[in-house]
Amino acid sequence: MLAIGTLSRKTGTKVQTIRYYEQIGLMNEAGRTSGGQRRYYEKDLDRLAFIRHSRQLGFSLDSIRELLDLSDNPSQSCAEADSIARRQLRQVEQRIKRLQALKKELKRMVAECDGESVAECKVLEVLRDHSECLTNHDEIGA
Amino acid sequence: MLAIGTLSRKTGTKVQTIRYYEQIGLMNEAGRTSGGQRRYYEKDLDRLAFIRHSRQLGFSLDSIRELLDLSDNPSQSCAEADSIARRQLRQVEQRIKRLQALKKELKRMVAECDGESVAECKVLEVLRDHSECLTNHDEIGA
DNA sequence: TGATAAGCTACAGTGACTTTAGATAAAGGA
DNA sequence: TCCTTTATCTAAAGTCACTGTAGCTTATCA
Repeated sequence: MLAIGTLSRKTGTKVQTIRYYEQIGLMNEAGRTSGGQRRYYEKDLDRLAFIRHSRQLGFSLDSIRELLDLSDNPSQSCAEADSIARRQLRQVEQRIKRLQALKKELKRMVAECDGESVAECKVLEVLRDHSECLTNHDEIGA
Repeated sequence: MLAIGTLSRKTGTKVQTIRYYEQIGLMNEAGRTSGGQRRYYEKDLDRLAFIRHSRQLGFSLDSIRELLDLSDNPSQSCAEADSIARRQLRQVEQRIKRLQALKKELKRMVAECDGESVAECKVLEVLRDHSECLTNHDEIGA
C-alpha cells in the first residue's frame, strides 16, 4: 500500500494534483486508512504514470481520458488511439510552426535594437506598428 | 470618438476582452456617452493595437504592462525593453525545443503502430512505459 | 416611431492545475 | 508512552487570459 506522497515522488506529480485527478474522475477513488489517508496499489501508480507521461507529451486531460478508456478495453481496435496521437502530432507541429514565426520576428526586433533611448527603440516600434511585421501571426499564445 | 465595437473590429479583439483590459488597468478608463457607452480616441486604439500585437508575440500581460510603461516614458534607456524582448525570445526558443522533442516521440509512436488491437498498440504502450522514451521532457504543456 | 444593432453590468466558466489555511494522522526516537 | 516531525486531510480561493451568458439599456437609421 502506497501513500500519496510515494506516488507523488515516483511520478513527479504534486500531491494536490493527484487529488485533483481523483476529483475529476481521472484517477479512481483511492482506499483509505482508518485515519482517512489515501492508500494506493501499484496499478494506481501505473495509471498515474500513464497520465503524467501523456501530459508531458501535451495531451489534454480529455484526450487522456479517451486513451485510458481504450487502455481499459484492450480488445478494441487500436485505430482510435492512433488517431488521437496523430491529432496531437498535428497540433504540436502547428505550434512549432507558429512559434518559429514568432522567434523570427522577436529576433529581428532585438537585432535591430541598439540600446538607445526608448524614443528610438526598435522593440517598441515593432510592437506599436503591426504593419511592419514580416509574418502574420493570428493565433495567440502558448 | 470611437465606439468599443470599432476598436474591436480594427484590432481583432473581442469587445469583452477590451473591457477586461480596462478592468485590469491595462487600458485607461474610457470616457462615456450620456447613456454610459464607452468612447475612445485614436491613442486608445494605438494602445490596444500595441497590446494585441504583443500578445500575438506571446508576451504575458505583465510583460506588456512593463513595455507600455516604458513606452509612456520615452526618455528612458531602451535596455529594459530589449531585455524583456530577449527574455521572450529565450522562452519561445525553449518552447520550440521542447515541442520538437515531443514531435519526435509522437512521430515514433504513430509510426510504430500498425492498427491492430489495443492490446498491442504501440501508442498506448509508449504512454504506459516512460522508460522507453527517447527524450526527457520534464516540463509540461503549452 | 420603431426595429435592429450595439452596448452595458455582473457573474460564472474554461483548463489544468497551485496555493493557502487550518486541522488531523502517521512514524520514529527517547 | 510521549513528543516531535513529517505527511496528509478538506475546502476554498487564486492563477492566466480570457470567453460566455443573462438580462437589460442605448444608439442609429429608415
